[in-house]
Amino acid sequence: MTPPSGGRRRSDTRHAILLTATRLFLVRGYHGFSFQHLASELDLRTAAIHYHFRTKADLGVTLLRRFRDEFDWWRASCDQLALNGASRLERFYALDRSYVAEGRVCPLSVVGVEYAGLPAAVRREADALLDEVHAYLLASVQAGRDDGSLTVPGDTAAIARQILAATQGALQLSRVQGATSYEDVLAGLRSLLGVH
Amino acid sequence: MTPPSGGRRRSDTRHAILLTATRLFLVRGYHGFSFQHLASELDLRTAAIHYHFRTKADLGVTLLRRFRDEFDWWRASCDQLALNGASRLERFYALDRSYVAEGRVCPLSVVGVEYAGLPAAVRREADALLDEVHAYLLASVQAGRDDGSLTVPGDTAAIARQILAATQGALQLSRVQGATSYEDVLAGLRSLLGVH
DNA sequence: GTCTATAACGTGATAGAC
DNA sequence: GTCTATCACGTTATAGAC
Repeated sequence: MTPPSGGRRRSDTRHAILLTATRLFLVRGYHGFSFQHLASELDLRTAAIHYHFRTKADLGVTLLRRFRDEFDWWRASCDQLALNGASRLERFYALDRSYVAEGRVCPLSVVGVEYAGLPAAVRREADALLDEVHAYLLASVQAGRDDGSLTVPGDTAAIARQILAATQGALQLSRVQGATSYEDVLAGLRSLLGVH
Repeated sequence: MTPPSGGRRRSDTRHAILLTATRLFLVRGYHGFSFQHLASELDLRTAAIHYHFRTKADLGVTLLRRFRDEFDWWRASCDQLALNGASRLERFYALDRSYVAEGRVCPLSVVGVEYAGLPAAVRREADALLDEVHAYLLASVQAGRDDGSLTVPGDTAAIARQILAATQGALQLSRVQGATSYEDVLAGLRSLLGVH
């Protein structure tokens, strides 16, 4: 689930900051956590964090870039399996579901809500992540049609958006309503896609 | 679209604060706006806002209660029309779509993302709003089955959640990807529901 | 290279003037 | 009843010690 941390990491403190920041970002949003929250959890001074990340926007950019790297790694390992379209989607749901289990929302949800208030650099990273996820779904729908595992009519890009919207919305709901609501949404989605 | 403001309003300033706060809340999230943002937009001192709303949490509660009142009013006026189930859903989409047009997300989305970081009183209001919206959708799906305007199998509550998840996710996406993505999602939803 | 002390600023809140 | 002056604190950021 987590990508290999390519060789020795830059710094343990930096890594610890990123781990905690990731969690707080997904649970409380970008504006919902501060350097002070990080510092107190990690038993550091806030200024120590500024050494590793010049500004909070820098930290935000790094967080999103990591999500993107993780997704790239996940997608690559997924491509190697040579799955059919429907299975590719199921793997995506499983990835999403891992957020549910931890009471988080997916980074794209956070960004979707806070978008207008985010630093421009953070927004740009978010856009890039969204593009990548969309591309994965698009390729999966296309593949599913070609290999016959999906029998849904209509524009491929539109269908990819439907999948993304449904899973994003489901993640949000599940946070307030509990994990079963996520599965309910998936059931509807599978039916829509004509999964065999 | 906006409910009648039942008689003379308490105070113009108070009303102006609520209008601006509503917009900022929907565009930037609860933690994404401050009394200072409000004050500078309205040419007030921040303390003036504290007169009308004792704390920020109070303001948040009032905001959500107003969303709920608005929704109640909307639902009542909707009930009077004696629409069939499918039309009731279409009206709901139209309500949602009005958010898209203004680059907002629905209050439920905001809450979904920031949930853990919100003051408890605000969370309670959010839960109540979610319950009401869910109840409306549930009744609509039930009605649609009875009157034959919807032909979707499965548990009614699960279907209501699917609708909510899809529309919530669509709102979010549309903010980053543009308004057409919202319509794409609706198309899929109608197909899933077997709208006649 | 890493972190501490400290500053500068933004934020929510109070007391009191009008 | 309404708002201004001011406060205490939290938040981000800098300069400099080790």
